[in-house]
Amino acid sequence: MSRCWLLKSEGEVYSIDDLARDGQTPWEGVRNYEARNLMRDAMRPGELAFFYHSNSKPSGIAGLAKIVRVGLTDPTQFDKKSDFYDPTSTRAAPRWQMVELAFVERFAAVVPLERLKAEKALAKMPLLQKGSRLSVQPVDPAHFAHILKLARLGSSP
DNA sequence: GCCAACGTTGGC
DNA sequence: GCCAACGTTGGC
Repeated sequence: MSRCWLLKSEGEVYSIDDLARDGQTPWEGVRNYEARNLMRDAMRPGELAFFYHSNSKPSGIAGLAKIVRVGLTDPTQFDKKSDFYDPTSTRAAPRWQMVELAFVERFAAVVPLERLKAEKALAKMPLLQKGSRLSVQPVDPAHFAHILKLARLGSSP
């Protein structure tokens, strides 16, 4: 089954513009088991993901990315100099995986979190639930289509 | 910068 | 297995 996703990144750390520049990027540094399990067990190459800027002005959905590879070992878990270093992980049984992302589209304007919250049709999105922090989330296809429409509206004069 | 909400750790 | 303490996330 093909699913849709939402991936969070702090806009000041790695933004959709960075992804546009790089073309592709390893999605390293995920250190949450639920997020890891979703990437490991449910993500497939070719699936699309919204690229969400957190801690930004405004926070919101900034564009689209595509999953191009899955099941990669995140090398930063073994790198003592990395913020993502995990001394409890071993090369024999690596704990953290990552996927490879490709740039697809930068929306003309970020679809702000506030705008998403104002849409009744999106009320059940995990992203919009109080206390939701998961950095890798599945997106319902109907929600996905609705948000794409918002992004296109925002781009018309 | 604040702080509420959450996940993880570790003592017991 | 419980739960308090701690660290992190992320909106505001």
